[in-house]
Amino acid sequence: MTRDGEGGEGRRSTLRELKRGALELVVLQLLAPGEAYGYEIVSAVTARSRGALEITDGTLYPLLYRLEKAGFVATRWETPERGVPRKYYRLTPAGREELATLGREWAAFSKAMGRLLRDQEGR
Amino acid sequence: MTRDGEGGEGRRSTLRELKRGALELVVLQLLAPGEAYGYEIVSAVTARSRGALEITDGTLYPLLYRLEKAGFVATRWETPERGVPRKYYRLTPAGREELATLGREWAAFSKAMGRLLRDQEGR
DNA sequence: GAAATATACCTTGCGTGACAAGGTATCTCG
DNA sequence: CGAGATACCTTGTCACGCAAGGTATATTTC
Repeated sequence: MTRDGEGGEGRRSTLRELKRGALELVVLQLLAPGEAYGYEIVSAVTARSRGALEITDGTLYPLLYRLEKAGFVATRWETPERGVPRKYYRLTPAGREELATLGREWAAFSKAMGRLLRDQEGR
Repeated sequence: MTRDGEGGEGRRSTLRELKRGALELVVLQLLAPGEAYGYEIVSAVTARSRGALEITDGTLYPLLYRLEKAGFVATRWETPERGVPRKYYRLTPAGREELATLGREWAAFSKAMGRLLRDQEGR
């Protein structure tokens, strides 16, 4: 069994659902500096979010496929002389636009949430 | 047709998915000052989030039902002498705890996202 | 050189939840 | 009474994260 070996029954965070929408933005951001391959992205998501976001490859690959179909990322196979073939993903120009848009949307949303949570009294 | 009358085909925000997980937190927060009834909450969500979060009653009622089943809110029917009967929702002690927990989780998550988006280079 | 392990990609099935769209009941107004 | 507003509720559909499986290649171990 080459899988994680999580062991526990998986205490699901209550904000699990929230993280759905953030994932696309995070992946695009991770690809901003340059290309990366699937497994690399999986571990980068956990590392760069400092554990706030944890995914498996079963989550990532369908997402990458959607991003590719939407024209936000392009792919390239690399078969090195040593090692397993890897599929590298990189942002397209449309992908950079999407990243910028999502970044703005995230900023607005997070600001609105912060304000709402800070206010003591309603209306 | 007493419904919104949205008209357009509904330009769905790309962060639509993200808002899922936030909704429970928002509703609990809206109930913090005191009780409110369904339709009131629907419009309060849009107003208090300044449009960042928009829901319909078809979204809210199932959520309220889940919150009630989880023991986070309690309900009370009020049939006024004038007007349509309303079902009022209020936080239970467990609901207040949940609100505090979700608030902390949101803060951590939003902080992690901000940091990730701010960083220029990855690894 | 076979077996075991690691790396890497991909697919299927399930459960959850937002949303549109429909429905019901009550009240007000002309 | 008919029209519209208010308010609650339910059903069906779709998207998506995730667990759990699978495949293929490369490396290590005996």
